[in-house]
Amino acid sequence: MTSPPLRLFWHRRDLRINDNTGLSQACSHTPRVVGVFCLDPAILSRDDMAPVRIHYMIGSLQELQRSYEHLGGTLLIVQGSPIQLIPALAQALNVEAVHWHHDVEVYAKERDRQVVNHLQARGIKVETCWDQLMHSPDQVYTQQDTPYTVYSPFWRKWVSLDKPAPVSAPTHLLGLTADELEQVKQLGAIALPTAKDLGFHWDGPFVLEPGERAAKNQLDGFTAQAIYDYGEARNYPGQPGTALLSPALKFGVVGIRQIWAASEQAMAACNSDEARASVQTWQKELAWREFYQHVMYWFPELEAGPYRSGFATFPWENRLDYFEAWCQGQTGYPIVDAAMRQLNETGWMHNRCRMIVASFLTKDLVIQPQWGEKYFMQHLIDGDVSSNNGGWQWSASSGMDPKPLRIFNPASQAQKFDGEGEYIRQWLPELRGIDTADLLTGQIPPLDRQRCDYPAAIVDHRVQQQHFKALYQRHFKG
DNA sequence: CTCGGGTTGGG
DNA sequence: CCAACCCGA
Repeated sequence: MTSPPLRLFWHRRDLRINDNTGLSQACSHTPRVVGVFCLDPAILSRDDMAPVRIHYMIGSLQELQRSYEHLGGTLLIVQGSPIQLIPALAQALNVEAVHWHHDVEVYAKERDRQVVNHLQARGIKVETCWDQLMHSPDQVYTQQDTPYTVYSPFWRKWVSLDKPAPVSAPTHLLGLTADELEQVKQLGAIALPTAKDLGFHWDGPFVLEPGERAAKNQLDGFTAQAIYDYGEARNYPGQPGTALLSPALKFGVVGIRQIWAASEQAMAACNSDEARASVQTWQKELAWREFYQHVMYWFPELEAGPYRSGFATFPWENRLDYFEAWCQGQTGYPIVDAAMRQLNETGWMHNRCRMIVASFLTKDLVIQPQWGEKYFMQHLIDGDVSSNNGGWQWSASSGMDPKPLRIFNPASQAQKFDGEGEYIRQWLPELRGIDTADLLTGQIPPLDRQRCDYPAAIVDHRVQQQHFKALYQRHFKG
């Protein structure tokens, strides 16, 4: 009695069964598709890992492993370099092919190139495809066949393309035999460790529970209701107006085609122009994610530093005491500090606030954006290289095309988007008794600051804004 | 080649 | 009403 041929599906940023392009392709060849996830020390030991993100990843893997088991299959966990382990597993199991999805990041592209080489050297077939984007980087070009570097024309092109439908999930799988399981244990297959086992400690809450089921529930809930008010509600950090799907998107716990289909369904159910505009605003956010992944793919130098060459030599002042105050939420600017405390306590920050604190770090504190970018990666549950880098380059005005300097005024931002001080009071409980007007402007009387043990403003926004503009003029024009 | 236009802003 | 210069058609 012989088993059907075996294929490996290597999970990376696609921790799900449903709407999984490569997994479905593998399953079209054989019912014996075995999943594998590799705990790569080169990634886990990076100094920009966030414990909360590892917890989310491990939780999602737990559910994925159970899903494989329910379908009759196997999800293997290995720990070590995938460059050695994936080919070794594939060879030992005598697989017909190894499947995985393309990625846009520098490290992933190089790692994958090496895995391909090792597999091909052993005569093992490699089948890869795109999955984490609606449209891969080679599908969205200008009329001159170049990649876009500006969002708006990108969006117009991107939205005009035919959208792929969700992919159906396997209904049953065949796992490894007892002999094969024994064999892979020799090669280093292990039981899924906890995040704590890996040295990551997180006792805080989850903005989104790990796993495919929670992500699907979140998507269903959002597209049934909040999406219709998204255009307006998304601006207020004190209100639950956003989808909270970023961790799921980071780890591919939900499929992008499924998300798009849900948004289109919501669009079809709209009964007002405002609702339709809201749904489209959310779809534009999905396109921002794709835009940033595309530019990361085509311009990998973005990951290392500013795209605008002049910014590489910008005279950042990089004061460590200012940076520390920013990290700890002790700048004396309530909206900035509230946002940083939200990040530190929950591993998530509202996007409006991400822009406020990024503007404050770069323009008011004159600290290079890379420091903030890294701090975000060290704390964000959804920390994604492309989105995070794109956001920071936008805030620092160092991205693809020159823009007017946008210097956010913390007081007007707070007044516009946290008018009742609700968000500030939630994350700065020591300031709950302060007058709302003072909370928003940040002009808290010195005696009140002392009583609340809240720091005086470390810089003066009006002064720093002038200072930055002068530095900018001198550097780029002078 | 010209020309419209540019995420969410500030004063 | 100033952003401020270049992308993209």
